[in-house]
Parts: sequence; C-alpha cells; structure tokens
Amino acid sequence: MATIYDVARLAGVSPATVSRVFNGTSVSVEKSAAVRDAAAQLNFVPNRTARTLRRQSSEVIGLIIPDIENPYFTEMARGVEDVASEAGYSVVLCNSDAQTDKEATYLQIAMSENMSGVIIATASEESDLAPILATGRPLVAVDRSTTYDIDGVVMANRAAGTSATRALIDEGYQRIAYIGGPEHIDTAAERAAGWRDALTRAQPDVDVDALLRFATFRVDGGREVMEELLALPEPPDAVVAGNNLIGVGAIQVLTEHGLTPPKVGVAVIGSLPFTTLSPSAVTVVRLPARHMGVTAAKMLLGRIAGDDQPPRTVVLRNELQAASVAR
Amino acid sequence: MATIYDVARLAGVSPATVSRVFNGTSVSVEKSAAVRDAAAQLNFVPNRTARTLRRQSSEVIGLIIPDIENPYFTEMARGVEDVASEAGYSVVLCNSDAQTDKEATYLQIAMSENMSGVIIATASEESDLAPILATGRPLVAVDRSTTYDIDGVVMANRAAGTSATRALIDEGYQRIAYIGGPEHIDTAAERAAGWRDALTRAQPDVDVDALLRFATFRVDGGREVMEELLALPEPPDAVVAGNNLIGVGAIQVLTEHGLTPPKVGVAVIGSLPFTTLSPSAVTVVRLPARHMGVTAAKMLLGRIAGDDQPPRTVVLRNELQAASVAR
DNA sequence: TTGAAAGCGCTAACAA
DNA sequence: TTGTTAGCGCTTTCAA
Repeated sequence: MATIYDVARLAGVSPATVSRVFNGTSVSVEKSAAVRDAAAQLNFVPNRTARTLRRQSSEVIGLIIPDIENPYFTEMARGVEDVASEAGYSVVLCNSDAQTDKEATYLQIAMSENMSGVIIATASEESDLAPILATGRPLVAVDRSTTYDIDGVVMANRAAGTSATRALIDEGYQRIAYIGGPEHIDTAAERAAGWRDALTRAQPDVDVDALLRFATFRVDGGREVMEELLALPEPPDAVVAGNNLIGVGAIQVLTEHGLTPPKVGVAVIGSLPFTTLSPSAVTVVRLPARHMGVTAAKMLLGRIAGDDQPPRTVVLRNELQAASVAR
Repeated sequence: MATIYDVARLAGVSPATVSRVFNGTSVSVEKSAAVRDAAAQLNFVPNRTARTLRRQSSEVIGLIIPDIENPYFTEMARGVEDVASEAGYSVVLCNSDAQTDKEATYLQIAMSENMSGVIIATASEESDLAPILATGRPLVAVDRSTTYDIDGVVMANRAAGTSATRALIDEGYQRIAYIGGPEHIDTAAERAAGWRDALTRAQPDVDVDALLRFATFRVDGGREVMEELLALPEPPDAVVAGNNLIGVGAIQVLTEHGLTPPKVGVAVIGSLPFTTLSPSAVTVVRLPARHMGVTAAKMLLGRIAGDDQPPRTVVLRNELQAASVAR
C-alpha cells in the first residue's frame, strides 16, 4: 500500500501537500494536479487508521441493535446508512443479541476505535452508557428510551397500542387479547398500556389481566403465547401483537388451527414485511422504522458537527392500516 | 481516555510493560498486578486505532452483502458473527445495496482501515476485487462465485432448482413455471438450470421457455412476474421461486387471487422465515445460510492465521422440506 | 524480565 | 502557498 510519502516523492512535493490535496485545503493548481496524478499511478488510498489516530476521530458511526435478524431493525439500519453515507460516514452495524455484555463490548470498541458517534437500541434497562458518555462522544438512543439525559428517537408506543386495539373493536371483536414483549422493556410496557386504555374504555367490566400475556419479542414468543391463549376455556376472538415477530408467530399458530385472520382478528404493531397473507386480512399499525433511523442519523450527525442544544427526544407517529376484510 | 503512559506512570513501570501485560507476553507477577490495578483505576481501554496502525492489521473483519434487508443475508451474518466474536474478532457489516460502486467504497474502507479480512457476497459480475487482493488480505466469497481464484462458500444451486421442481412434479403438478433472480447472477442461472433439468426430464415436450421468467431478487420482483404468469392464456399450476423474497411475492399474489397454495403449487428455494402460511402448504428447499456464514468465517480466520493451502470452494447441501398437504 | 526508543501514516501548528 | 516537524497511542526491536 502506497503512503503519502510515496506520492509526495513521485509528485515532487512534501507529504503535507499531499495531505492538503486530500483534505481540500489550498494547494496550487499545478501541484494539486501532480499529486492527483501520482496518487492515481500508485493506486494510493489514504490510510484511515493513521488519519483517525491523528485526528482522534473517524468518519464511522456505530449502530448497535439487539437483533440483526429482525426486519424492524434492519429497516432502521437502512435509514441510518442512507443518511450517513450521504454525509461521507460509514456505518458499523453491531448485533448485541439483546445481551448487555456483548453490548458493552461493542461500546468499548466504539470508544477504542475512535468512532464519531453511536446510535443504540439498548439491550435492556441495565445497559451502562456512562463510560461512553464520559468520553463526550455523541450518542442517540433509538426505539427504547433510557435513563440517561441524551437524544432519542422513539415510536408513539402507547398510541400504537391504543389504535391497534380500537381498530379491532371497530371491526366488532369482543375479547381482544394482547401479546406483548418482555414486561421490563419500556416499549413493550407502553404498548400494553395503550391496549389496556382502549379496552377498558370500550369494555369497562372486562377482566383485562386475563387477556394480557408477555412473551419474547420473537416468532417463538408469539407462537407459544398464542397456543396458550387458544387453549383457554374462553379463548379470545382477537389479539394485538406487540411487535412484528410476535405477530408472525401468532398468525402462524392461528393458521395452523384453521383460524386464519379475520376469523380471529389480528392487529400487529410494526410491519409484516414478508407476510404471505392477503394484506387486507390483518390490521397493521405501521412503525416508521426507516424514518426512525433517518432521524437518529441526522441528530447524530448534527451533534458531531457541534450542535449543543439540550438533549431532545423525537416521538414518531404511527400509521394505521386497518384490515379491510370483515369477518 | 487514559493511555498506556498514564497507566505506566501510576503503576510505576514503563509503557512497554503495560503493553506486554495486555498482550500476554512475560511480565513478573507483581508488575502485572500493579498494571492491572492501575488500568482498572483509570478505566483504561487500549486504543485500537493506535494498535492497528502499529500492527498493520486489526481484529476486524468486513462482511459485505448486497441486501441487508434480506433475511437470507442477515441469517448468514449471524453465522459469521458468532464464529468471529468467539475468536475475538468483531464484524463490520456493510450493505452494498447490490451496487458495484458502493461495494468498491466498502472494499477501500476495508483496506484503509487495515481490516484483517473480508467476506463478500458480490454485487455483480463486475465486482472488482483486484485492488484488495493485491494487498494480500484474505478474502472469502460467499453465496456467489467469482472469476477470481479465491476461497468460496456456495450453495448447491443447481441441485436446489432440481429438487424443488421434482417435489412439485411428485405432488402431481403439470405446468411448473420458474421465477428466477436476475439472469446474469450465477446463482440465479444455476437454479434455473436445475429447474430446466428436472422439467425436461419429466416432460420432454414441454415448452420450457414459455414457463421461465427472470425478476429481481426482491418481493416486488416475485409479485410482478407472478401477476404476469397468472395473466397467461394457459397459466402454470405451480411455480418454483428462485429465492425467499421472490417466493414471498409470488405467494402474496396467489393469495390475493384466491389461489393460496397448494391450490397453485409453490416451491421456494431459500427459507420463509416470517411466513404466516401453514408450514405444510409450501415446499421449501432450505439453503443453510447460517452455516454458510459459519463456514466462511472459519475459512477466513484460518487464512488470517496463516493457512496457505490453494483456494478452495465449499459447496453446501440443501435440505428439502416438501409440502405435506396435497391439493 | 524490563526499559528506551523508533516508527506505523497521517495531520496541523508553525515558520518561511 | 508550501515545507518542516512533532506527535496521535501503541508495539516491538534491541540492549541491559
């Protein structure tokens, strides 16, 4: 790999001049041309490691997510990446697998690699962001809120729970269960609260807790709990799924039982990107994942550029796509 | 951020000794303990950028894929990551978006960040791997084969096409169409060839070309072509989908037309991770994506460790999951 | 086993 | 506008 010195020698200038050419500071036209020529000849690529070491910051932003196999997060990643690469930044995608220790490792890497900033969907309440915040690196929390005073982008989770539930009520369903993600995750709790609001308003006497279940945010979680609900003496006639994967699992089980929606009503919070159902059979409260990524990336780039307003949290609105096929 | 010098001063040793402690070379027990103490006190994290600059290689491997939103590739990424992180490497995931220029940028980054090696599912035939190969960095091609003489891990694509088609024939379907990915991508061409083999063997007189269609490897691609096939004067009674997303699109369209499988037979090459169909309605030739990632990562780590055998290509076997519900 | 010192490739302060 | 030079934080010879 050619270095700046090789280029300098070939072009008959000093290394500093070569550096200037590649960093856009003032160099005479002739020298600039000579440097570009030499660089092309030598196939010169500036060494980012050296630049990073010198500058104490790199044009890389870290994106830490809890589940790389969840389309919700990859859609978000796309949003981050589009904005970042537009601005000349590359994105390093890290999968914490919802484990706090893996997450901590990636945060350490972000520090020791001098990344410019980090966007994180935390693995849990216990996530320790103090060390990286201590370095002064900008950090934006996405999807889940944190106990730290930092920028954030979240969904209108409670509203999502409410509007999913209302849609099912409007379609005429009577016993509307809820399958949420882990109780200790704030997004899960909020969505459940929205469901509870809507349900108790419509049916003040309903035994809400009999219809509430928590699962993992995965297909298996949705499957298990849906089976459980169907085995009830008085099973629900509709269900709200707390995220996309839970929705998939629940629908799979319903299908296997011959209860394809809308025989049993289903409303999913999130999206069903790879559904093979007729799109009109299920109500979806779409969470704008890509937009969340775009927003977070813009906030982060702003901070990197020096924006020092007080931290703020952006709440993104959902979009209701009600099922159009009644029972 | 504390440096090795701060730790050295606090521990009363030289910077070299601190380095040795963190790199496992011989240091006396007492000094070693003193260094660890000091490091803990100062919250010391070794600066990877400096280490990388000095060592001319980092414990990072690049993984470049053409579509981060395709579960096939994220499943593979999981495999890569599990092996890599086990070995102390981190994985940088880069999305080329099937564009050769973005891919070239990421390859440049891999070089200029001194990454230890790269695993790549190339964007196209035109991918230029020469520059990175010139640096001597190990490179493993996954999913798609290349024109370069390098290590590779691919699926048994032709066999996949054949066994998907045979399964449909065995189920009694007569007019079996094929929706493949872009013709110029070798995996797509191979799978189509496998379909052609099986079909012409079973029905020597069939007009194969009338039943063959190429699409993009995306849900939309599958949708468009499926609509096209259904509009035919003599539409097919079954279809082989060249990848997971095409399969999803095709099934969506069939469902919308009231032709839910197995009314029209469907065999998908790949997986349907988030399908909401009854699992027995569709034939799946499962491609072991995770295993592909695991294999590629092991090969790459082997090369990084110095393995210099001639390049080899591993072909992974598929697993047929035939539909169990007949028409 | 330990320390001194050079240098990885680049940028930026300073001087010309 | 250009060159000289110091130094980012680490590893690794070499010598003790």
